[in-house]
Amino acid sequence: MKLAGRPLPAKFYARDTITVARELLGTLLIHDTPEGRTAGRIVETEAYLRDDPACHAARGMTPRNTIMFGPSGRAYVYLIYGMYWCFNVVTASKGVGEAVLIRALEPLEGAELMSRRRGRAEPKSWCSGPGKLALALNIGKAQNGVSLLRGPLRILPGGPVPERVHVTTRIGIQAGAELPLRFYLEGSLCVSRK
DNA sequence: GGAACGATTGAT
DNA sequence: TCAATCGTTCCT
Repeated sequence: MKLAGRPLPAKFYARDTITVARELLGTLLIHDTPEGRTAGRIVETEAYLRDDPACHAARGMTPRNTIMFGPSGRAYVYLIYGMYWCFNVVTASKGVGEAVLIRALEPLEGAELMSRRRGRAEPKSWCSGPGKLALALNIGKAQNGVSLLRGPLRILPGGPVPERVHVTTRIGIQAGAELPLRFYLEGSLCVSRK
């Protein structure tokens, strides 16, 4: 897998959030840090929409969710349960508070780093959940608001996507639980739940 | 100022 | 099934 080339352009993100969530499947998430490079193929996403009660932005702008209302193509990173970071991609037009949660990756590069950061866990579980992949790629508070169009944290186009896309309800939410807004590559061993 | 809660995870 | 753990949000 070649991890070079141009990141996905701004136009990719400035679209309907459900479309972006689907089309992010198969793309490549890369994080270069002083420790080295870690990268993986996105295999699971969830869409969060402005009129969706589970979306942080559904009840208007707050200090935490301000990034979601800004330009698309940036990272929205927040702390959940006081312990884990969740990495999202901001989508749609400026002023529209929507994003895609990246829920799972298939590890592609940086096995040694991921192994060290994830402790005792098998490779297919390094990035099989939002909190896990944030740990494996060392994504946290410092990445909130950064551009994904250039810089150390970026997303490159993937190859063709042969797998079927599976659509289900989202994981771990109460309100809006019935909405079919979770997408994953059927057959992937690295999704958070099948 | 205080309290309830959460887009999770790993151990029991 | 359950605890860990703390920033955010909302209420007083």
